[in-house]
Amino acid sequence: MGRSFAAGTRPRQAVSIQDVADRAKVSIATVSRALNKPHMVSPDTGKRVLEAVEELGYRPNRFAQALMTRESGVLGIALPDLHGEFFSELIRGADAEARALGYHMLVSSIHDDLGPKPADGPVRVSRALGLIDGLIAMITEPSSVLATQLDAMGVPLVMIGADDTDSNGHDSVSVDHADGARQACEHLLEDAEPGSCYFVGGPRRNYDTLKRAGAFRAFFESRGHTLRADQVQFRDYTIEWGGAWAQEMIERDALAGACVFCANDEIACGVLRIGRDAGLDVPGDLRIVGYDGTRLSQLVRPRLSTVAVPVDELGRSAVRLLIERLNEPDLPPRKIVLSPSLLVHESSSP
Amino acid sequence: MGRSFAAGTRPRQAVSIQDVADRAKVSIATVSRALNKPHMVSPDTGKRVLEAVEELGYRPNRFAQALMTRESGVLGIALPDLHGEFFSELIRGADAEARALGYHMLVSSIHDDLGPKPADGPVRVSRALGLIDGLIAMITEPSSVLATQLDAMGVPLVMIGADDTDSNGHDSVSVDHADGARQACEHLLEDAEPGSCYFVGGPRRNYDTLKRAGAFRAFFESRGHTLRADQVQFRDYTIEWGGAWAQEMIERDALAGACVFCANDEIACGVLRIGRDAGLDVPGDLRIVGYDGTRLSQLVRPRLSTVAVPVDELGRSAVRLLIERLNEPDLPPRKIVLSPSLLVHESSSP
DNA sequence: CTGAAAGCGCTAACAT
DNA sequence: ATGTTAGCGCTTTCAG
Repeated sequence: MGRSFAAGTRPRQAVSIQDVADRAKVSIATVSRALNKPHMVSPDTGKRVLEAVEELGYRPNRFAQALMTRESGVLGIALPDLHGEFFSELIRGADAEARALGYHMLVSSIHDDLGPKPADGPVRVSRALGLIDGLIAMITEPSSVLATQLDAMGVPLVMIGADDTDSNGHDSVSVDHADGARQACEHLLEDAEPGSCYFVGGPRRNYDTLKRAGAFRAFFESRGHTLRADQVQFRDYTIEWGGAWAQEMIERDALAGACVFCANDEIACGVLRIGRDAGLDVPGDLRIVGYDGTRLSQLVRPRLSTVAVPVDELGRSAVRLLIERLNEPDLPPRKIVLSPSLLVHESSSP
Repeated sequence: MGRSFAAGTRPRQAVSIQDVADRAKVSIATVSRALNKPHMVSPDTGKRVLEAVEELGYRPNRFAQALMTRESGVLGIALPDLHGEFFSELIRGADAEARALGYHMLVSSIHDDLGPKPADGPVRVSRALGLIDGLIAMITEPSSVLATQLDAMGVPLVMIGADDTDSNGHDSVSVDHADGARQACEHLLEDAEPGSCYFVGGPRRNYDTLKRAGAFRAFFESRGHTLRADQVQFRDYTIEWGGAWAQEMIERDALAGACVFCANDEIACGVLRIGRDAGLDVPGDLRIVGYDGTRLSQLVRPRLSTVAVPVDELGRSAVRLLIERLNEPDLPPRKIVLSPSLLVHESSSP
């Protein structure tokens, strides 16, 4: 409307701040103020501007805004290839919190295929890096490469599940798996011999499995029991592994009477199934505790006792921490540790 | 480096295009070209510029770029509150495809709590609207409100799972549930009386359930069998509903000998459990087919026959469609229909 | 093939 | 309280 353009330059946006200014008979600065700092304009002009905005259907150009303010209102979240439910709960929690605080989540998966240049390494937020105000990254195993890369990205960073070493200097959120494991052990030992207790772990390098295994060992050792090598085993987070483990126990004639603490619910389901197939009564002949508190644990019968992890709260806390950091860049690094809680169901009742 | 600034104006970015230009002894225009249209600069200048970029660690400011080019490389995806696995697979597929094509995904959930103004309605991408190049939205039930709102947002839009009415004028991706249901019916009828076949549905307004129920009806009616009212029922997508349904069938003494097609795997698990608890042999006395092909279907015993839905491909296709649309705005609206496929396992073998 | 210059639409001093 | 103005960092004509 009445604006003129250099040759070849056309207006790209339907309605800009200038149009609003014209219509409200004020300067663009006033429009900006009316929208962003309403207390700085007179009630009357404020109203006129808002009306013009409404009538014209004006939407500020976010890029232009961001170019000035250096913030986009978008938070990145980089996750490894997670189990379905864990993934969705985490995102859901993060998204809910972000939305409530006026932010949006940009998701990105962390792949192992880190390219030659660190620039496009495991964390492929690279191209989006300039678009996000901060990043949440989940770490599942010790990996200096990854931690270093994240470090070097130059965005405010919150780590999920990272070790103290890796999260060094950054805010972090994690779950007290040592405590979760302890709860499970205490529960199992209410009615068992230390010698008949087992830990069936996931991947050997996985932080979570490591912590749970460590706590399992510590628990029994602190009670004066020396664990045999066969009492703590690792493989992966699958139902197959649980089944295979149970099968081998059966062949050694050791499954009956065992108390099994599994590193996740899937493994536990595997153990449960093979145990029952072998004619064992659960929990009569075989007691099982899983980990994570997934829906799966409540779908099987008998229902699985499990250590429930507040996954969505993990996402929420990370977002909260990150936003607080954005508002207060000089805060000392903080660390939130969430507590898991043992849910006792039929699979382990003494 | 040598730049001067108006009072109170400081450089906000570590290194800008001007710095690179200075270092490479060219103009900023040339730097821009060297980076975005390498074929337009001489090999020699190109190299000099790239070196300068490298040495200075220059990263173009994405906001400034976007302000000019009007594209951010970010695609929005708005999803309703989905079942964990569905959600994660969809996002994973979308993210993988987006990444491969140089884009990023911004997720946002669709809530029912649509506010007074359409601006912040169910699809809360509002604040991000200006940041995304296009939007993928999943529709699970007829809702003119939502469809209209999406329409009005003025971004390229691809719908997932929408009815033809709702997706009117937009690109869309969906799954041929009618065909999936048909496959299941054909399989069940291989060894059954039409009168002993049942459909146990999810929410009555849910698109997917509606289509599956419709195909179930059509299948039997086209074979001259008139369905009784009790052969098609609706409730929700839970294991409890499956259990309740089976329980009632038992009380009517009708579960033995039944062939049951469930609208999803969870319902099927419910039916399976109650059936087995009642001492029925599956598939001997009771045949069951689920839907979705979730991991859950393979975790139970006997394993569930199920109609597998290519969920990640749903995400991938949507992204592909959207990006093609961005590149070719005038393409006529396109519709991709993916085919589900029946997976026969123990729960239904004749 | 390269440079100068004109903005993209907005915010934030600085004046008034 | 409001307007003027100077950019934010980049892409893209338009002239060489």
